[in-house]
Parts: sequence; structure tokens; C-alpha cells
Amino acid sequence: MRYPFTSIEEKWQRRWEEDGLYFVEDFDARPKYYCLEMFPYPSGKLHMGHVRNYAIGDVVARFKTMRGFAVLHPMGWDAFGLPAENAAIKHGVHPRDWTWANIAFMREQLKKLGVGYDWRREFATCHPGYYRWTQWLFLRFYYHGLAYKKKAPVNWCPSCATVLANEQVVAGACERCKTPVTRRELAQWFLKITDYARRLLEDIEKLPGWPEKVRVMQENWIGRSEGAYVSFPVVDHPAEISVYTTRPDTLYGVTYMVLAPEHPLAEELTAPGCKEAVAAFVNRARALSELSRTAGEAEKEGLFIGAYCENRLTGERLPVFIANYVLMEYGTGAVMAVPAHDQRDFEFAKKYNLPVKVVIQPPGTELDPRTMTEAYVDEGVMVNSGPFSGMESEEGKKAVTAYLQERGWGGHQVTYRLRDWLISRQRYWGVPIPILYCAKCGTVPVPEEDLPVVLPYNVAFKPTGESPLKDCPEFVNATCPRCGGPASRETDTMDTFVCSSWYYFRYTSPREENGPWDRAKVGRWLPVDQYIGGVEHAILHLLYSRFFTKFLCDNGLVGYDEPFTNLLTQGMVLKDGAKMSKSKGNIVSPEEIMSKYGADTTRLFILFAAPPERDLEWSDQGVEGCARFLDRVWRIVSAVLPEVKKAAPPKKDLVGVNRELRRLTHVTIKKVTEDIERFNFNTAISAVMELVNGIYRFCDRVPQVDRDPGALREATETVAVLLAPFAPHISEELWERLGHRESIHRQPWPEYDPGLLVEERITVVVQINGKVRGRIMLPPAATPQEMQDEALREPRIRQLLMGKTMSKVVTVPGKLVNIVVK
RNA sequence: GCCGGAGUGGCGGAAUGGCAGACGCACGGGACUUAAAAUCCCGGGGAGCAAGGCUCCGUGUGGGUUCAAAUCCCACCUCCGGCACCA
Repeated sequence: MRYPFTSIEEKWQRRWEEDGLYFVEDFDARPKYYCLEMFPYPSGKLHMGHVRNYAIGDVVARFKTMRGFAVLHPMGWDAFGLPAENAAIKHGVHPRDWTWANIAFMREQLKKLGVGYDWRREFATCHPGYYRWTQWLFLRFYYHGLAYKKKAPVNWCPSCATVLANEQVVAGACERCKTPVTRRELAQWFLKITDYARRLLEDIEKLPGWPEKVRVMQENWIGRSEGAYVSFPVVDHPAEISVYTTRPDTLYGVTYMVLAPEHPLAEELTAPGCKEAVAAFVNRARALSELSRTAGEAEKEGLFIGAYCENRLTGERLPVFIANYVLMEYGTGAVMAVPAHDQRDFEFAKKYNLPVKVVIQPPGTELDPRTMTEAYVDEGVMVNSGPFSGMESEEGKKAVTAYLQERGWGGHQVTYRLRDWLISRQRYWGVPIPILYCAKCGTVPVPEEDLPVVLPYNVAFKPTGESPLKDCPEFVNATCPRCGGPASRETDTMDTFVCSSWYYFRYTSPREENGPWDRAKVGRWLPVDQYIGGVEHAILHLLYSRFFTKFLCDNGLVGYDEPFTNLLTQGMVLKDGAKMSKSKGNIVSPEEIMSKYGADTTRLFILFAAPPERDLEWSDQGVEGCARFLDRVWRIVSAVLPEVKKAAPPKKDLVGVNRELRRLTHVTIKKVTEDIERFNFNTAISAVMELVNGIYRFCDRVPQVDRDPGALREATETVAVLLAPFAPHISEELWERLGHRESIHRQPWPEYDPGLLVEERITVVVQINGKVRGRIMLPPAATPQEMQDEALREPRIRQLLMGKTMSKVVTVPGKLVNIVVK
């Protein structure tokens, strides 16, 4: 028989809401704790990944509340984005109506899950009251020169009909729809995140509370490298080609130069006879998708453009090529090719029969260009390098760089892989970029007092590759705030990651009208003490948010330069070993599970089945087991209720089974407390299960006259309290039935009594040569000598030691005795 | 290729130098029942034997350190994730 979860859950959800149980005031005497889960995109319904995310967050929030913290635990909606617009195109629903309907539905689902949010703080990023401040922040970036428009080759997703940020391109394809990305030359808005590359990298050290995995991913993404820039004068032309290299020690081994096809000098330097071929090559390379140009096995292709430049160190003339393997976006868009010591250059040189010149000799062997099958890319001793010959690579790098610097031919340089963040999107359902274009005044920012630039409701949704706002005259046509003349509005909207880069500040003062947030409230709550979400945001959202926070800190808008002190990245929810997805048809819907088993069982299973960081394999039988456990709790509490309801506190001097029950209770409190602190929810729950099993055994074996009702009451109430963060409804109901008036979620977390943890007698293992050969019972305080003596008195041990020589005895107090014999 | 993480019963997982397999699932036995379900209690790593208690083997593989290794060190294998022509 199943306990009546439906009525219990409804009853308490209603009661909690009426009582405002989860409201938290901004200022009270308790220490603060900000617990935040990544807010969802309102796609329609919650999926199991959401359930996992919010169940984990709720355990943390409830636990910290019971431990005496003022816990800020809010929820909101990352509500702009493409799916809304795609739904509009497909089903003829307006993105706004679609989004708000989804929000209403998902809010109810979260409430049914029993998550304890302060719903007064809810907001959606698509509300003008919120995006007004997104625009305001954009203008702060703009005024500091960190928001700029430039024409550049950008990633274009033909299916989404919009441009994408670098971070949104995964293996050359759109991270949303997996369509291969193409390149387009477009004028687009960027945020200058590269200005913060150094600090974003260095400050990763300030994040010991983040998973190593995420920190490494960010480090790799930012991609710092140290080297030199070197300029090469072009022969018979005033221009110089500047390159970036991490191996200035190989400068004497350069045998040719390569420009990216998009390089500004490529066309200019092309000899008259080569014009046509070069133009054709450049066009071909430009049209190629990022995928085919960069993914693995793409054959290196290039073309001599008929120009030469000079290596100032050797005086050699070097032919200039354009080639598909050089990227315009990195370094200077040009490289010096050293085939002997760079694998890419080596492959290119072999294909086009270019000379290979060895300038680094590895220790022990001698390289011969004629017999080399691959480049030697490691360090060694410089050879054929003029005055630098004989130097070690490491020393040579410094010496060559210094030499270049003295002569003005180059110098030391640090380069990052990180590129500026492209935030323009040619889509309707996003924050309008608050910029005007005036024929007289040029680019003019919308004055702050005119914000928000409101997204018009009546537009036509066609995926044309241009923003639907372009066809909306009442939006486009505006007046220039500088000269009063006619102006047109920017019609691109912002990447939704802009909206989510600052939402965690807004929860502190969600209706603030005088600024994006109330400074004092942000000071009270930030930084986020515990952030919880999927690892898929390891780079995108988390890097952008760090960038925003640093910028805001520099401008005195917040007092911290890192937003998230501790980060927990949860694993995926799998079914049959694969991520749940529509296409695989292996989706388990939270609605179905919750109506069949209730929210408490659903939460309990998802927390019990695996530790939070690890992937979780869904198991219907596992859910069944958790339901059974809660039934078991329900039954035992109901059964002992008459016995314990009026019981006095447990007597101090209990012995035997009653004391044993108290010991188990306190051991469990200790274990559950420590496990929750370490996010080991699965073992915390198993400890509660053991306590419940212990109560059952106690009731099964100890006649009622011999039971101490106080000890039994303590055990029973402890089960309810320890379960409260995991299964908030059933524990609240049991708490009430046990005679309490105040919510269980307002109770202080129980303390264990260390004096009750000790056993009267413990089992000590006796080993001979590390193998268990016997067990002895001893008081826990037995000294090593007593342990050893007792072990040696054991008949079986004596028998096994017969005729052997004891060479050593190792004792671990409270644990074991190991006798080493020869 | 580089960087991370993981590998333990039939399954999810526990143990971070000290009794491997907690807890749960599945399975088996018992009690209750006319019976079944539910429930409650008990039992389950493998192999061997002179079998009811003992021996041996056992945490991906092979070596090492240690009185003692799932745990620490070295080499390798497999799976998962991230990055990947970044000069």
C-alpha cells in the first residue's frame, strides 16, 4: 500500500505558499547563503535534467536554512531565444505568448516538485523590466569601448539563419541544431572579452571551489601562448608581413611564408600574373565551411602569390603563399613556415616541394632533411643559426626575441586563443541592441532615459536571414537623439547569453527601477555561494558571466570580480546508457513519474541513484525502491506514533538495545550531516535507510515493555528531520503527526552527541601477514598492548602461530591487529 | 594527437592506506494468507574441499612500494567528455 502522497503534497504546497515559508528578507541577523541553480529556458516542460538540477539545489538550500543561514534561493526564466521564434514560424504562435505560456506551465511543475523558492523574486529575461537593464549594461560596455561593431568573417548557421559566437560552434557545427556552420562577411556587434583574457585566465586560480574539469576547460578555451612577433619586409614593396610564432628559436629555419586567404595583404601583394588564380583560391576558401576547413583530415592547400619577403636574420628571400591551414583569426593571420620543426609546415613543404632546413638538433641524434618523415617539434640545440648556434631552444627563444627587439624587427608577445564575443543575432526574439544609425551623426547609442527599446509585438516571422525587425517600420524609424533628424534602429538583437550573464545579480532586487540592482542588496547576497548546473555551460555561460562580473567590478557596480564561489556540475540523466532525447525515444517524463509516485519519491530516487557530478542511469525499478522506502518510513512512524507521541526525552543512562538505538540515531546524524556538506546525497540517503532499518529491527526484536519511548521518539523524529531536505512533503506531514506545530523546514538541523557514538564493545580484526584470521571483541578504548595481548590469547590465532616466529605486530586502535610472522 | 574523468558482484553504487561489495535494485529462502499480491524476517562475489567451516582467488591489465593497496607509484588497455591545422 502506498502512502497518500498526492493529498500530502498538495496540502503542504498550499500551506507553504500561504505561509510564505520560503520567503527570505534581504537583511537579517543570520549569515547569508546564496544558493543558485542555472535558470531554465522555458522550452515547454521540465525534463529530468531540470528535476535533477533543482532537486540538488533544493537539498542544499533547505539544509543551509536548517543550519541557520539566511538562504537566497530564487528562480527565473532565460526566456529569449530561438525555439520561441521557431515555434512561431512552425505553429503560428507569437514567441511572446508561447514563452509566457511555457513559463506558466513550468512554474507549476516546479511548485509540484516542492522546490522551496522565494517566488516573489521571479523574473523573465524577456520582460521589458529586465531587458531594459540588459540594454543599459550594453551601453556601459559601449561607453567603455568594449562593445563595438566590425565587419568580419563570422560563423553563420544556415538552419538557424543567424550568426553564432565562437563558443556556440562545436566541431564546426551549430551547437543547437548541428548544422555545419558556414562563413559570412558581416558587420556585427562584439563585446571585447579579449581585453579580459589575462584576468579571466589568471583568476581561475581564485576558484578552488570549481571542479578541476571546468577550470581546465576554461584555461584551454582562453588558450594563452607565449612567443614573439616578427616582421618580414616584402621585397620590392613597402609593406611588411608580421607573424606570430612560439618558436623564435627556429627563425633561421624559415623557408617560406604563408598568409591566411582573408589576409588584407594577400590581394595587394599578388603579382599581376597570379591575380586570377589567387582570387579563385580565396573565393573557394572563403565559401568553405569552418568544418571542412578545420576538421582534422582536410588536405593542406596553398598557392604561391608571386611575392617574396626577406628574412632579416639570414638575408634569405622567402616565397609568400596563401594557404587554407592558416587562420585569419589567430595571431596576425600570417605565419613563418619552418618545415623542419612544425608538422603542418612539414606536410605543406613536402606537398609543394619546398626546402626543409634543420635548425634544431635533438639530443643524441642528427636530423637529416632528406630522411625526415615528420617534423621535429621538440626542443634541442640550435644549429645553422648564425650567432645563436649552440644555444638550447629555451635560451635561444629569449636571445632571438631580445635581438629582434633591439633592432625593432619584433618582440615578445603573449597571444590568446580567445576571440571577441559576437553578440548580434539576426532574429526577433531577443533584446534589441540599443543603437541608432543617423545619416548625420553616425552610430548613436540610445540615451539611457529612453530605455527600454521595446520589442514590437506585431512582426512577421520568416526565417530569411535578416531580422524580422527590419520589416517593421514603426520599430526601425526613429529620431536621432543628437540632431533630431531621422535615424534607423539597429535591428539585430543580442545573443541570449548576454541576458544570462547578469541575472544572478537581479534576484537580489528583481523590481528595482533605478538601476539594474540595488547595490546594498547585491552587497548582502553576492557572490553566489553555491552554483549548480550542467557542465555544458562550462565555457559559454560561465565564462561570459565571469567577464561581466569583472567588468562590473571595474566600474564599481559590484564589489566582487568572481560571481560564483563554488560550482557543482551535475551529470546527465541517461536511459539505457544514452542521454534522453526525442530522437532516441528514451525520454522519461517527470510529469508521469511524479503523478505515479509523487514528488518526494522522484526527488529521492534522482538523488539516491548516483552522486550529483556523475551521470545517472534512470531505472524504473530504482524509483519503485525509493517509493517502497518512503512507504516503509510512513508505516513505521504510523506504527510507533501512539507509543512515542507523548514520550519524554530519552533517559541519559540507557543501556543495551535502547542505548544501541540512540547510538545509531546519532551516528546517522553525523553521517548525513557530513555527507550533505560534501554533496554525497546518495550515501546520506542510504544512512537514513539504515536508521529506518534499525528502527524496524528494534521494534521487531525488543518487546514494548523494554523499549525506552524517548529513544524511539528521538530515532523517529530524526528520520523525519534528516529526510526533510530530500523529501520535504512526507517529512513535513510526519512531523506534524508527531505533534509539532512549526514547520519541519524551520527546525534547526540536529546535532549529534559525541558521547553517544561510542560502542560498548567493538570488533577488532586479527590478521596474520595481512590476512584476516580472527575477530576479537574489545572495549573501544583498549590500548595497543591490550589489543595485542587479547589477540594472542585467541585460541585460533595461537594455533596458527604455532612454530612461527613473530617478527612484528602492528596495531591500529579500534580497528585491527596485524601479526607479521616468518 | 593533447587535456580531463572513469573502470569494483547480475545491475545502480559504497569504501581514498586497515574486515572489499554499505544502501538500493534484481534474485533465493522463511513467516503471514485458502491462495496470490503487499508486508515483515533472513540469505546472496567466485572457486575448491577431507563441505556447515576452512583454504585459495577476486576492485580493467602487468609490475612496484607497504605489516597492510580498490585506495599510493610506474607502464599499459578500454570507455566517456572537452579541445583539436591556434603557428
